[in-house]
Amino acid sequence: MASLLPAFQSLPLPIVQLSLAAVLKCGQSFRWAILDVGEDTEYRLCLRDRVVCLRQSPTTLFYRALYPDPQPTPTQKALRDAETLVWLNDYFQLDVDLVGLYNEWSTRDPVFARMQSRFEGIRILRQDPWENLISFICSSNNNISRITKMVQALCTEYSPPLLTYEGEKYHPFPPPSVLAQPGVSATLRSLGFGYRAEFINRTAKMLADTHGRMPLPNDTFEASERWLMSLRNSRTDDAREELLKFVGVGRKVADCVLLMSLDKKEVVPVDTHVHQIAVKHYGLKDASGPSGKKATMTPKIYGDVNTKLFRVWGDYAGWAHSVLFTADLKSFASYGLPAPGSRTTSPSSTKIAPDFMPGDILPTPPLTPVSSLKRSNDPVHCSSDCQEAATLAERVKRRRRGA
DNA sequence: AAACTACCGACA
DNA sequence: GTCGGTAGTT
Repeated sequence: MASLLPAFQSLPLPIVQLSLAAVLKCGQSFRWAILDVGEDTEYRLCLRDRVVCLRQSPTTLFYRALYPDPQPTPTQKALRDAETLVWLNDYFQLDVDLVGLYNEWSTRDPVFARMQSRFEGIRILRQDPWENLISFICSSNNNISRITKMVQALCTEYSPPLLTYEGEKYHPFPPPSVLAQPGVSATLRSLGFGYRAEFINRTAKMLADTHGRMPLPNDTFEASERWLMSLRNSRTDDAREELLKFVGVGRKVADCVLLMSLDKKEVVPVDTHVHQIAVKHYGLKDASGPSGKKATMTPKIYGDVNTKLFRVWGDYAGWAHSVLFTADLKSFASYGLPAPGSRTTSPSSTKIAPDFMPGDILPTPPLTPVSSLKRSNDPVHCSSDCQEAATLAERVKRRRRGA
């Protein structure tokens, strides 16, 4: 790496605060290119105006940006490199002390305490809401491997390459106005999107029609994208209600967007997999029938799981959930069982023997007061509303049908 | 309100 | 047949 060092800037950052290997392929973002570079791995993400490149050592994050022609002058480059650093801090939410959170969760939760050391550096990304929304509309009934291919295909089809580097073209994520065009759903279907093609086209059109499809002056984002970002300042329930208006967005997808791009750190998205974790490790009642059939996810079950995990982990429950979720993916992989949602080709997935076995049931720890953490002035999440929030999804959808 | 079905494609 | 959901219907 030493020979490449001049091209990279370095940022001191212990791996316990951020593990790129874990975070960038655990199903949060589906757009990072992962390259093997000798002994090392490089991660690249194409933004609207630059490609961000990352590498990591145990103590340091190395970063640089590629720019489209014309290449910036040395002065301009210095300025833009500074912007990249600002972006990194924002995207990885580096002002949030992950080690402090791990300690907090360990105090509250014996299950977490027993496995935390094996899964360090797993944090929630602060993603672009528009990209996040479309990506997770793709995620229904789907796995990480295929979602990644679909998102890649969508970018290649609908946005021109920003630049070419080492023979590889880098496409940004297309804006809403582009995906709102007629005919997009047919094209996406031909690209293998299935029934999600219509969801994406209709959601893009609805968003652009309702909140503006013009590019904002002096801005790389369109008006509707800025509107989505403004939901970061809304209360969780209000933001969720807005998201549920879109086609192809149910409770789970909405919660993923709330957690991963709208700053709603307490939100725990519940799928069948998370449900299983809650049953196996947190003593949630197993609603699956005596026939052993898998229980379908109902609003009630969703709310029960949500409430339980919020009580266990507290204000950053959504963040804790991602650690357990990622850990469980790897646990399954180590058993040689199909890892739910894992890439079919994951050469770098380390075989890790979990020190807890599926089936362990631990008592729920007593509810301890939430210690004051950073960003405590955010809109407050009302934990008692978890159950009601579960049925809210139904209400919103019903209202749309009736109207 | 809860339960059922269809949907696209990959996988066992 | 299963599955990292959602929409539409009863």
